Amino acid sequence: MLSKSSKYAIKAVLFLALNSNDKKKVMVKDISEPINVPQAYIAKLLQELSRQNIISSSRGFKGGFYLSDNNRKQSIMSIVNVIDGEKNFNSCMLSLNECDEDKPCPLHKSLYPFKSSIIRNLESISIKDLALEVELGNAFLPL
Amino acid sequence: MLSKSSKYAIKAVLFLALNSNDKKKVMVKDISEPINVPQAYIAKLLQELSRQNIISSSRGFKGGFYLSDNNRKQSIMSIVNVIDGEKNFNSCMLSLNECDEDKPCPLHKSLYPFKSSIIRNLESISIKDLALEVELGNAFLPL
DNA sequence: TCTTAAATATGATTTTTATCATATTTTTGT
DNA sequence: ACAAAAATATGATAAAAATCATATTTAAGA
Repeated sequence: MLSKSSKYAIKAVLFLALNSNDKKKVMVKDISEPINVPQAYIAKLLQELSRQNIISSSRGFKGGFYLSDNNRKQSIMSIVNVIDGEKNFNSCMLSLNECDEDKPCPLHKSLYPFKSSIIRNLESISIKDLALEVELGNAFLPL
Repeated sequence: MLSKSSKYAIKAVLFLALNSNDKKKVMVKDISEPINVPQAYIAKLLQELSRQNIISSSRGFKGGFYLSDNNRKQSIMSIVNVIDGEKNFNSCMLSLNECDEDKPCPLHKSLYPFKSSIIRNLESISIKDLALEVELGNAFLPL
């Protein structure tokens, strides 16, 4: 479904949504620990997210990662797309290269509607939305 | 979602459902080609499925793999469980070790219902059901 | 009973994913 | 300018998943 890397990335971005802004930057070692992901590993993911403008960063003394208001508008799916690549999700449940409504694979009819809903959800939920859920205490981001 | 191995396995079992029975066994090389999976690889998967009694086999001359009537009653999920292990699916979307209705991860509320439906579907659809769909021309199993 | 054709067991190799390590560049404060 | 502290770039290593290779066991037919 989601790769480990994508999950790590989502957790990190969510952490930044909750703990950073233009004026308050957070450095990798202060992200990796609370979300429980190896520092060097999350560093690489954050660098990639930053290069793709999903998150923001500044180097040097007093530098770190943070989310701008624009960053927060991005969807969760955009994180997944950067880390796992675009069409990891859309592919057929049985990996047939031809699978659509016209010529569906055996699992298509029963499973595609649900998978499709998951995709649309990930596309429609913004980083800000998700952070809000945590702030309201409706969801949790532990360990 | 499903590993490549699980997808291969489902395709192979479905092929057996459509092309074998107690009296008509099929050997690996005649399975691997039509489903387009490397022979040595699918052989290993079929052996595991056979050991776990998801499919049937007999060795030696005139031997091969086939599905008994009982085999056909098994669910698609049982194939996945044998190949990918039991709790690959049930795990949290963000891999938090605590994630349930009481203390849901940020993605739980919006995604779990759909994921749950997929699981229940895979559990309720039998091999026989799925093969029937292909026989009726409602679904396709190409390449 | 012997030969042949099949699955089975076992393990080696390759590829992908995850993880670790480090030298370089950039920014800020002195 | 300089020193320190941060991200960045790059690549090495480790672990897991996928793929390949082969010797062994089993069953059928002559």
